[in-house]
Amino acid sequence: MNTKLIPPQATVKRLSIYLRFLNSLGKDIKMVSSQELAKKLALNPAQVRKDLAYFGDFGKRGVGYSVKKLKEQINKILGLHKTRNVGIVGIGRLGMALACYPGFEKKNFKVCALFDKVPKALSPKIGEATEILDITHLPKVVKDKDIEILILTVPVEAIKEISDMVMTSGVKAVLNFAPFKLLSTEDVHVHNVDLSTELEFLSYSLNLKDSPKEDPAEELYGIPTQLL
Amino acid sequence: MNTKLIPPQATVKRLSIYLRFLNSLGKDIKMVSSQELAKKLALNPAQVRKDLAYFGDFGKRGVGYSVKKLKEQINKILGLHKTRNVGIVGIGRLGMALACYPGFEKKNFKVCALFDKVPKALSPKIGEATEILDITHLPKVVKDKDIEILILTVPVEAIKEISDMVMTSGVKAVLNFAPFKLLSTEDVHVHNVDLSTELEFLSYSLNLKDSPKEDPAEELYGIPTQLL
DNA sequence: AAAACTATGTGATATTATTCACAACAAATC
DNA sequence: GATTTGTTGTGAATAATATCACATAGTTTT
Repeated sequence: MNTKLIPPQATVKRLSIYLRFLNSLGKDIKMVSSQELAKKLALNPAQVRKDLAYFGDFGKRGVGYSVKKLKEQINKILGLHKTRNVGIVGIGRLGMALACYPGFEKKNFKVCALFDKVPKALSPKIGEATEILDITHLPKVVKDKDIEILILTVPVEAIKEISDMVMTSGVKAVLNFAPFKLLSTEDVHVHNVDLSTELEFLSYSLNLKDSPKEDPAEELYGIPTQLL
Repeated sequence: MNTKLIPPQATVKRLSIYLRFLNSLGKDIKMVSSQELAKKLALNPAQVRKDLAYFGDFGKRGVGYSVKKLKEQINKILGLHKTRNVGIVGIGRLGMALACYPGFEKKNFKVCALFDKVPKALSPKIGEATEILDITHLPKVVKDKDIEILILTVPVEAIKEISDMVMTSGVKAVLNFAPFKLLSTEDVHVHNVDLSTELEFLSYSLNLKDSPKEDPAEELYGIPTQLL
């Protein structure tokens, strides 16, 4: 087994993609090859094999990988067999959309508290949460309900005042959707998702196609036409 | 100037982060150094300089970068000076949240059509859209309204039937939020954002921390305890 | 049971991305 | 105007990641 190296971050993210693909397969499909996985996910077959080999010899030569076994293994590697308690901070449209997202429950993420500046009762309840709690209660609730992950969907103006409370609350991980790069600390692992950044990347790609070097000014920027 | 190399994808994504940071600075801050940018964004100063140098010599030695000039340049590089027409497909909670997201307008992304299985009038209008259009009208509307980017926020069950229509509609780029890896083609550049994957990556990190490192060798191997 | 096929696991190699280290330059101070 | 301080831009070194290529092993066919 290939245990001499620690798995790259990129590998871990792909595991999640593999799992999703495996879950989408019909029940009659028992085996899958690196070839197939690679083709459906626009990856290199060797990369798929290497990714999986970081965690064990899951495949059978000449045959492929057992779908059932692979799903189990990836679930285990990603820690999806354990339930994680999740809180959501900032219940605007996006926060509410995430709170109601059925995919979380399926993956063992339990939404068990919602926080906002404006508290409010909820009926019906969302996940385990029967009300939107005042944000000042966050530190206590995180401890009481054993919340490991907080999802931040507050407006960017609020992030500064809220981030202190969040980072010192005892939570272990934060998924931040506010358009502000929140930094990880020793104790809290932060992952930032920026919706604008994603669109801006697309805009860059479009911009490349738009200007096929007609404009000499554009040349200055060394914009690569071949990138996409 | 460093125009001999094409800028890495990673560089382009960071430009967006730089821009966001620059926009958050007070009006009185005229200059900024790679040191400062790096510190606030948890990056290496050399990386910041190199990223910027791919596109031109924007800085002044001994001084730093002009905030105003840098903002202008990044806006131009990312193509944010041009307005892009955007359509959103699947107006559930997430689709609606994105449709109403004020950040898009600020970056020159104009939401000009919403599509769903269930059409509906809208008042007040959202962006440029006065109604939710029946999804069957998508190909025509994309052409008529000159939509360059489609954002997909349909449920995963619908993605297969909808993706064909989307990919052949003449749109140039797609931002897909459905938990399914949609592949780019020659004509359409697809970017996938998966909310579950983000959470699952955090789960993996928590899982590593959970397993106490009894054996010092474990630290080297980076393998979750339960797999050994 | 040998040959032909198929698919994994992985060492070697190639590619991409990051960081170091320093020359080149700008401004401030003596 | 020489010296000190600060900061960029970039070649070189390093690190991370991806791909190639093939030995190894399971399966099927003859």
